[in-house]
Amino acid sequence: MTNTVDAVLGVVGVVDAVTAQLRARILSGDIRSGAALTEAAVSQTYGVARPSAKAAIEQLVANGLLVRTAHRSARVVGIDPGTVRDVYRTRARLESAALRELARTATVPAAATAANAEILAMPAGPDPATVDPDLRFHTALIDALDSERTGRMYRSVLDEVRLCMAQVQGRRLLDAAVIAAQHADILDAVAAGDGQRAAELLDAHLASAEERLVEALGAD
Amino acid sequence: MTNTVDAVLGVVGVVDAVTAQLRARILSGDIRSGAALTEAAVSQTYGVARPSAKAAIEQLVANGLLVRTAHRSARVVGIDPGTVRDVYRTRARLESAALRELARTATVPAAATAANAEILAMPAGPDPATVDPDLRFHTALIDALDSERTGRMYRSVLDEVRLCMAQVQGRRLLDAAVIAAQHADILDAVAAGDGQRAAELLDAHLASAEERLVEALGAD
DNA sequence: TTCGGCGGATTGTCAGACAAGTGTACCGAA
DNA sequence: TTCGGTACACTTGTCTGACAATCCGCCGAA
Repeated sequence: MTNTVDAVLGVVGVVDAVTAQLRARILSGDIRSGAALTEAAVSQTYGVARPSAKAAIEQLVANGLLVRTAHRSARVVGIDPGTVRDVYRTRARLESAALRELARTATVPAAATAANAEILAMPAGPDPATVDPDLRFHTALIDALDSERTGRMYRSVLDEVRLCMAQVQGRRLLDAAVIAAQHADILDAVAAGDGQRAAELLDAHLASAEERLVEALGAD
Repeated sequence: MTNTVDAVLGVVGVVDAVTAQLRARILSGDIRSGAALTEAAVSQTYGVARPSAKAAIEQLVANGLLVRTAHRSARVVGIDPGTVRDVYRTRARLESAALRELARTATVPAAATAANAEILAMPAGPDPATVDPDLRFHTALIDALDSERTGRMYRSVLDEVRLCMAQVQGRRLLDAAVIAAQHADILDAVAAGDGQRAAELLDAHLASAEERLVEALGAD
């Protein structure tokens, strides 16, 4: 766990560095789901002592990116349809709650508008590059609440969302134009102060994404 | 991190045992807020090696019960009004989302009804014993969603709620009869399928509790 | 075929050590 | 007296090395 001051200066300990490296490799799909990560292997790969490797692995386990049973190697979590559903329903709960609050004051986060503009500027059709601004759009909704704890929670499920996406390697992505349109509708509802409608649109938006992911997963 | 199988058998490692002990002592108010917890002290108190004590402390830091800056002792988090507000707003988001979902199918969790019956059976007036069934009532709402991730998140904020309550040592508690009545109203709205009303009642319920906590805190 | 035992692999826990950083108390100078 | 700098104690970060406990797969025997 790194504190704010050190984070700003970019100063991190060995374990945090290893954790960040592993996280990036897992989320990018470099380390495939189900692959075993032994403490010894991590220790050797990054040239750190085993206790440090152990600590890094434990952080990722706490983050839900790895699973481990006693005396067994840690493995990258396998994403099954049940997991996808749970992840998406959980994020939907947080995001729709956020929308209702924002609608109460008709507050449209500027960061969300900006992120959606990026999506809209892309060529129509499925494109892996839409993933990043898409996630930024949704994150902006949560960040607008300015709640440390809600933000922490959301980010933890978002890691799993990224993992889901790495799992299906960008196949069957949604059309950029469709995504942008749905986002715009949501923001319109917020601007109109209609929290109920915004929440419903969001639920539909996420439900369709969830469905695509589940069906892409079933194709394996 | 203990797996399910071991948890059922009550088999836990040293670090988990220490973590549980410390957590209990912190949440019960035995270790006052702001108190320093050095690795050496924990190690000596429970007769474990320093790495084990370190791991236990790190788990509690990840849980948000302790805070630590590099090369400084870990300390029990100080609860200020801002923290209370953030904790209560975060739990309100999760719980109201749960109520809307339950109302959609007019599902009233049996565990919630049971917990509220316990509160109702107590003598009227403030009573520290109401805290436990009260928390069980709210937890029952989340558990009814049957979502692993949402449950995990909720439990993590609930730990902080307990910490808040330990901080004010049960002063200025709400009247048991009032609490039970508000809970009953919420469940009625759910049974009627009126998610909007249930969410509003819950928000008011939690907002008043939050207010009491903040004002009790300010009295120090 | 099924059961029990054996060995390799991996983690859990410990002891001990050194480096590095933080806060504080002390002391000298203005 | 007050301010500034320095030395020290305390604590954490990390490493090395080690042993016990446990789990897995494999093999042989009934």
